[in-house]
Amino acid sequence: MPKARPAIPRKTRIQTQNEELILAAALEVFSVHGFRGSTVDQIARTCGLSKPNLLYYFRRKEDIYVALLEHTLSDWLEPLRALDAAGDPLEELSRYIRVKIRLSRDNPKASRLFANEILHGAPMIGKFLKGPLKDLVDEKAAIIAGWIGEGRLAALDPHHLIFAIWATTQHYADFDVQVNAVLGSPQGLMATAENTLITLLVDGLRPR
Amino acid sequence: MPKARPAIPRKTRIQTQNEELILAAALEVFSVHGFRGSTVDQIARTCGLSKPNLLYYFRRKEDIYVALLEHTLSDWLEPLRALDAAGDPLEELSRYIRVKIRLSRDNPKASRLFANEILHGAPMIGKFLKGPLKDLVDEKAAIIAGWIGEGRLAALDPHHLIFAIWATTQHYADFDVQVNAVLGSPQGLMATAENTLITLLVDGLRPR
DNA sequence: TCCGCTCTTGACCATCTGATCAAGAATTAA
DNA sequence: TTAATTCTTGATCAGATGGTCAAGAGCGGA
Repeated sequence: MPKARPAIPRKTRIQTQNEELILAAALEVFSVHGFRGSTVDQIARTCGLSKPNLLYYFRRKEDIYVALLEHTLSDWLEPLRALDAAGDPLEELSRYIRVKIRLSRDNPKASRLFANEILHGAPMIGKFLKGPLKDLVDEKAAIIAGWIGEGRLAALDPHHLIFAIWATTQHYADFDVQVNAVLGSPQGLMATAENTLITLLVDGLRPR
Repeated sequence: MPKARPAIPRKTRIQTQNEELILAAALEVFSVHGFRGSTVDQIARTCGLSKPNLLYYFRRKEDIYVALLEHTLSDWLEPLRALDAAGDPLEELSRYIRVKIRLSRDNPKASRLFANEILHGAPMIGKFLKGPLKDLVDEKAAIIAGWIGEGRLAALDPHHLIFAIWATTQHYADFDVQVNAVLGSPQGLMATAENTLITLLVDGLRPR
């Protein structure tokens, strides 16, 4: 009886290990220089592999980039997914803002990676934006609209409210350099930012 | 008497004309692909000049980029400069938000140009951010702090308030692709965005 | 018209960069 | 141990790209 070759070949220990190494290095490089501004050699050096060796795992530069985007996309949406129709509107949204701003603080590189991709017209994840992302946002916007209908939230366009939350929170990761330049020193930056945003947005959200 | 050669040579008609042509094309190209992602040839083709001819006016690619940034920077700050301590706080800030969002709508390319530059660490305009920009923001933050001290505005960190305004308004230019993907169709987009932001932010700003 | 200066361009160069390949080293399963 | 498979790399290539140069075309003042 011939040995059954698995249709989907199992990954070697070395394979998974090196792929992780490469993706970590790629995040480091792509988040700073963007797709076009990064070189395969740069990524290879960052993770200590030779260029041909790196290209053994990902045949094209673009493959690394796409894999990296897919690898981080779902984490990025998790907080919004958690928005619960059964919860208290202001508490749910406060929590969302808080989680979002902390995600930006703890993982600014992923934020900048997406910012770069979208700023350049989302050539790789355009379909994702129009599909899964739009679906999720529409779903959560409906929840918010429901809250507004019940008079538990100020009457605001739900989609634009979500944009406002995205914009304000990600600003601290994406435009980090500008924020630090203007503030002079980054001391206690994120705590103040968080409080200011919660106060500003949540007070703007109270029903009246 | 020898003819006095002007220390600063006057610009030829052709010179000014072509420089404008080049800067317009450069904005077109740089705002989409960023500095590294754009090629001199692309810019040259966009404005109908040959590559060497373009490089006759700007010797290096970087020179075009810097000239373009300087050319648009001051326009970009004008609305903030107009914030008037003598005016009514809520009206002044409403006006600022409105002007800012319209600027993003009417000149998204400039917005994306800056976004790109800052996202990549502001290698060219770092000094500008720490100098003139910081000075202006500090000055206007002081005005806002004054208003808060008089109890005419909610108690918010002025700097972070300004960041929130920047973030929300520029979002529509910088992440244009994502906004359109999520909304489906861009009809009446900006009007709704403007109303939502004014309502959200200004209500969050009311003193209590 | 004439002359000097500005403007324009085809040809060219050096470098960078994504990608390939063949051949050898390391690993794994039997 | 052995043989098959996976992994690694030096050498190399083709195309893209920023930038140069010399020579000619065009323009404007006298």
